[in-house]
Amino acid sequence: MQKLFSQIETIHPISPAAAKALSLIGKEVSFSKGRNIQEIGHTCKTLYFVKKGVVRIYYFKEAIDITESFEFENAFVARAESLFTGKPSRKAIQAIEDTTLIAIDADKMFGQFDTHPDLERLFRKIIETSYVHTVNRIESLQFNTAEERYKALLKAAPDVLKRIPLKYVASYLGITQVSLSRIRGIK
Amino acid sequence: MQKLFSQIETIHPISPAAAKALSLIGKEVSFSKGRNIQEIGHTCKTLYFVKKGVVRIYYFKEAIDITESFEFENAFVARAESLFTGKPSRKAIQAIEDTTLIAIDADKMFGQFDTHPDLERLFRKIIETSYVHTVNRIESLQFNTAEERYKALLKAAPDVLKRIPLKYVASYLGITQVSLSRIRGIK
DNA sequence: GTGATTATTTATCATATGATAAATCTTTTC
DNA sequence: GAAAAGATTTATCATATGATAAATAATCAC
Repeated sequence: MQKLFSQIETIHPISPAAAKALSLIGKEVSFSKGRNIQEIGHTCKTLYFVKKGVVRIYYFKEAIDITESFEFENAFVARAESLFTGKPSRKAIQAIEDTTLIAIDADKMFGQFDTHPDLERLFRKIIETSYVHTVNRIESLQFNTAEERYKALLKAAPDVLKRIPLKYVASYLGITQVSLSRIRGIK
Repeated sequence: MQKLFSQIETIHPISPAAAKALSLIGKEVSFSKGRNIQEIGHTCKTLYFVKKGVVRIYYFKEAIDITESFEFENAFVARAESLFTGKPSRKAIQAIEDTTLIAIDADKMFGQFDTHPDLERLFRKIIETSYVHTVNRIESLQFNTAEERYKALLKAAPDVLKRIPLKYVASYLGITQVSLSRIRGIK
């Protein structure tokens, strides 16, 4: 879990006691490429940290597979709309490469917040960062053309285009795979 | 500030001491219709609570006015991408009706978190709720047609269409005003 | 209340993206 | 390493939405 704690250090350093408590909650889990880490219909009770690999959150809209987001090494992943509401999620989390994560039981972690306020603060900062990302993403989807979104992604996260199949990138950008291919063709 | 504390009660009740601390930080402010509450280029250091009225967050993309979001009575408003990063915001907050808000100085409030962890928890829950909204909004923008988005808004928040000029609603939905008018025309 | 301003709708034409199908190219499996 | 499965590209046609302009309707200011 060294990698998790190094990452935490960059977000909000926590006391040794809080780190100890967290380390007792986190469990390392691995999933091979293509496997679902959490299934559709399951209520999200876990915060994941990506140690190695890449995952995506996806769902189906009228039988069409839509990728909501990708997360790479050192990122945290959860289906917020389920974790924070207690409702079953219509979304799944899937390993895009062979992936190793630290699974943190959310209820157990929340249970430590009274004892370790620094853990709560860390968690808050993680959520704040995710929130800022979604706000920026809305801006991109709201009024940029598909081509602008593709180029912005290419610039902001070239890794996505190297490690993620284009069919997943397309729906992430809010377009069909054929459109993405066409956009890429224009040089 | 009664209204603020009633709303807090529904999110996460706080101790009288925390409420007292918060009440010393909050200041009631009013803006007449059309006035900017915070300007573009300003770094957001304030969390607002809407006591009466409606506000929107907006920005310009190539001289076109784009509404990012609306907030009505009992909602909290802040420009997250600025408040949580410390960078100047490209967005403004504007009163759409004559509006009264409670302005909460963010740094002062953050400064109370060590003393009042319940205040931090309340704030975290506010952010979590906002985050869930943005995640759902992304889903809507990512693959729903303009017509689907309009109908969903009509169903989820009919108030928006009653109280907000359509030109603002259009950009909020990610379409032009002319398109929105066309969609509304189809019955 | 009247004129001026602003918001909304309607019309026409242009274009980006979708849908479908088929042709390549790549990866997986045995 | 050959066959099968899956991913990507290319092509064609259809359509939703954009851009622009002009007509109407609503609101505001005095």
